[in-house]
Amino acid sequence: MKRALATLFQDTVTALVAAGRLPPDLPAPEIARPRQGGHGDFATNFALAAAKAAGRSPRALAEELKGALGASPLIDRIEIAGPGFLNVFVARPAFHEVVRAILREKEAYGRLPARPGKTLLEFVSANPNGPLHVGHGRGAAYGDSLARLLACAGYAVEREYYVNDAGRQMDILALSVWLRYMQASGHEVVFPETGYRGAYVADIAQGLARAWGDRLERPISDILIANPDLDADALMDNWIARLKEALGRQYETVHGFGLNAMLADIKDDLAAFGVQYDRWYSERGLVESGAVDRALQRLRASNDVYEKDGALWFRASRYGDEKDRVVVRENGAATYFASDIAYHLEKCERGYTDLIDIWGADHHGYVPRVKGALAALGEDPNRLQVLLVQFAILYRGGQRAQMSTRSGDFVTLRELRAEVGNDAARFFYVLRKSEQHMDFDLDLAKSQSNDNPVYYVQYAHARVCSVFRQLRERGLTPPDLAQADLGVLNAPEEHALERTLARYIDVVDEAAGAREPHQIAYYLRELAGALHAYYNAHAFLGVEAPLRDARLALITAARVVLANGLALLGVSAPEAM
RNA sequence: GCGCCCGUAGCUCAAUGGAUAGAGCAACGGCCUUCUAAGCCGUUGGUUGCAGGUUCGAUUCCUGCCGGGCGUGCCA
Repeated sequence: MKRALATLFQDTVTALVAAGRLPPDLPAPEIARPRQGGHGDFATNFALAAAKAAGRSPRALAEELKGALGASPLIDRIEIAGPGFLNVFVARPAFHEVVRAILREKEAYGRLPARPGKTLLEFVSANPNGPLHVGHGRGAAYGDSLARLLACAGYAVEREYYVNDAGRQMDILALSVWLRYMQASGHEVVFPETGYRGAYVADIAQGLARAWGDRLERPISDILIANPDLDADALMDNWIARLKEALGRQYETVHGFGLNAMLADIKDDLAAFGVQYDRWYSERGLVESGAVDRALQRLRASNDVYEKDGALWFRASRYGDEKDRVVVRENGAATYFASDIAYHLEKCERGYTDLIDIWGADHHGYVPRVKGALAALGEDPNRLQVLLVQFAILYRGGQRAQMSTRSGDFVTLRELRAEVGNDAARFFYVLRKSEQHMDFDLDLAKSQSNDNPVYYVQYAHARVCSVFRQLRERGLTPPDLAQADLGVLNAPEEHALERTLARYIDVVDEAAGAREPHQIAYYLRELAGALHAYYNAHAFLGVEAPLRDARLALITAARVVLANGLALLGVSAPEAM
């Protein structure tokens, strides 16, 4: 509808230019939805925007444009208002056609034509060193909804989780698991402050003990050796090295046990949350395939790295970053950044034209160096779009809750799902736009989950289903909705509902383009509101057949769009509540 | 210090540079013998942090302050 109007206006302007009645190089007419009800269904500010270039007053320009517009079945009338807005009132039959299209296309309604290119969406990618917490939940809900939204809007999109299974954090997990394993078999252990202290570590350790008995035991005194010359991090590295030496090949057993346990937990958690991935991409696999070495080799060849202080540095400052960044440490180990360079290069080589990464906002300083690396490797850094998700600040009992994986003091996503349910959790998360700081009141979310707006939307869907149940209970045959004469719909609530339904396509388009699934959530609340208002104002079943059938057709269209929109958010559309 | 994000009703949040800045919750008043009251209708509530600038028009863009968050590792 919006697109058709934009085309109509553009053609008219082009014709006026060709006729010499308007100068060339005018801005394209933009079609907007007025906020105010009296301002029509659509409006354009073209006359205001083009007045200066045309050397005419906005009102005169508006008159000219209005006069030049040919007849269109879409338009009932056009008014010129305010400083020179053209307000378009859409003809009712055009709205009825939208309702018929929804009834025809059902769950496919809202899908936009395929677009060129291939998009890779990477999200969550939390280190498998602990369960997902409510912060990850926000990235999961946002990323999954965005993927569904992009797919609906015609983008070819794949979802990927980057598994950081190669780094130091995983070694710390391995050490932590081993220490809990030793404790479980009765050894005295002073558990280090810098280890992972969460209860889940002990659970993994018990599994390890069941599988391996006492075969992984080594003297604690060989591992946890105090050294006042080393700081906490260095001491941890030292203990990890001692554990690797003491366990030999068995170290991989401990490491792998922790990794697999956590990864299985994360996969299970996300799947239960309705979040699906096309691929779990292993950092270790990347390293072992030589991709990291190849990427570094290319950077060497292009003179984008240099050695200093025994380390290898990427010249990030050449590409807009604040300073150069280490890719290979003094001790010979590649940094996380080095893997990430290789990973993003691989993404390009795998043929994706658009890369979207969803990161926690605490990684924002990381964006320039990754884009810089892509530029250094000859790729267009603009192919990569990094979307930052701000922290969800947790409040519990009016107090800010600490969120630390290491201390184990955090609320897990699994706990949240159990308390408030998947639907409420997903809707709540996606109701805030991602870059907005978010206050997550756990007590409110848990104890008063009925206040969650998701039920408002779901209830609208269930109410329509209920009407049809009632229809059958009264022994009436469901009519052929496609045959209903929608021309009998005259109530203001009916027009309001039709108008809202007609917006859905544009909302999908805009939300996808802006990467903002929250627009879908807000739209659904509006649509539910229009349905509820209609429901309260009119009876659907106790009226004469032609009007009844038209009303049933309209509310069925609303139900379909509610269901389709909820599906984009990964939220269920219940038939009864 | 520097960089990024944010600041809108009592609270949580919306608003492609557009016309009278909107919802939900909270507060107050109405609506169930009739399709689910997890609903509807109405009222109250604002110097869009502050000060400038850009233009026909600024919550939106620019500059400077103020306040909050995050970052500023040879951690990830």
